[in-house]
Amino acid sequence: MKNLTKRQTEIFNFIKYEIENNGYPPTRSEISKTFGFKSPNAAEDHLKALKKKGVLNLAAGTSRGITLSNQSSGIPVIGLVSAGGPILAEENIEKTIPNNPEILSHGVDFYLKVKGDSMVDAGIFENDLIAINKNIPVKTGSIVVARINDEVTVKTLTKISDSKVVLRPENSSYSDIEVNPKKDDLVFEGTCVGLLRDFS
Amino acid sequence: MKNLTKRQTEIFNFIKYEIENNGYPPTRSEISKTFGFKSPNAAEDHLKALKKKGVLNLAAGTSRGITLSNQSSGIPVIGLVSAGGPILAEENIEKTIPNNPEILSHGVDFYLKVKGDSMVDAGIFENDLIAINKNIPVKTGSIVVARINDEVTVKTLTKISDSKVVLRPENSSYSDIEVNPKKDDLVFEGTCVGLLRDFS
DNA sequence: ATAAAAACTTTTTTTTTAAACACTTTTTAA
DNA sequence: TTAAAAAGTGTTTAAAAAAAAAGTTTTTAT
Repeated sequence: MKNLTKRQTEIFNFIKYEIENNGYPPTRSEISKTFGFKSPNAAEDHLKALKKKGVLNLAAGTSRGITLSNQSSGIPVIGLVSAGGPILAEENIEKTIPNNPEILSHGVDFYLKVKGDSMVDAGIFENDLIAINKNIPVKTGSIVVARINDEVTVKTLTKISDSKVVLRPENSSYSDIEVNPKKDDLVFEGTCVGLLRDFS
Repeated sequence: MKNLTKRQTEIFNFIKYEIENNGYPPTRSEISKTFGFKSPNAAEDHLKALKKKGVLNLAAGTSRGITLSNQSSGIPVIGLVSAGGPILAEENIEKTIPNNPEILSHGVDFYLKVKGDSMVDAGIFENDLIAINKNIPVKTGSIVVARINDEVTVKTLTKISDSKVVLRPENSSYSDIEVNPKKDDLVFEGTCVGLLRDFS
């Protein structure tokens, strides 16, 4: 997905919003009306630009024939996280799955595919997808996604202070992880707000 | 939701399919074309009937302005199952959640809200929603929803024969349930194909 | 037995919508 | 610096789509 301009992002988000809330995409004039364009051709041009950038498709000769491309319409699923860059970097995205606002009570920024068995006592198994919200402030008792010296891990946060952070695996075979944020590089990537499992 | 006729159900399912697959609802002529109607007014009449029965809404003067009503667009979530009638009876439906074809690899007919802790070792906790497919033939090793003498239970099926069915709780505190299908009333309501958990 | 509902056909009209052409101004990148 | 991209205005046209009016035939309930 190429970079959208600020205006293009606004228009794209409006289209997405309309599809999710109305159940069908807007017309050129509805877009124009919303953004105050005096001509529906402004919307037409934007749609062409958005199509060119690959974030949506236009069905020719079809009213409201706007469809969001896969990459755009869903929530990314993160598999293995490569060292270095941000967790949501393109190369970490395994696939995307459709946005489903009503399943979970909190917003979901991404799904993380669980590796290992360190959280089985919390009912989180290998290959489960855990739904992560990036913006909820982490707090003790929450299951969080943390990155310690560039390694991503899912644990229960049991203590947090300036000099000491304790992350607890929910599996008696493992011990607590103690981190000193002053010495180690600790980043909280988000809070776990849900879980999806596919019995395939 | 009033009862739809056979034809109305066909039309309704087509509309639902189109929305899920195209991203926007069909027009009157697209419906007519699909069903071989020689006139778009046949579709118009059907839409009016479906609206009257409350399964969809029509935005006046709006192309493709068909929206499915809440009850119709989602997958039912079953809470407590009242004795007697079928599991999908109206009174058992707690709410509906949007259909999300890509999350789970198998089709989902309904979600069942889990009661109790008999399946914790399989990572199925109280209040989890398990996704059930009614049509997959039950087989040993699968987690199934069974109804024994009108009581609904979720267990792993470990043995199945004409005279003996064994259902195993995934929790060492519980013992296997042995049922003789010739003596007891045993119905398999479906196979568990997925799980949703909301950390709220 | 009979009225209402269901399931269409045929036709017409108006409105909505996509989409093209011609043009201006401002940003952005090479 | 200069060409392309971005972000519009303004106008037109053809096609797509909603929606009504008027009718036929077959089911389905009462």
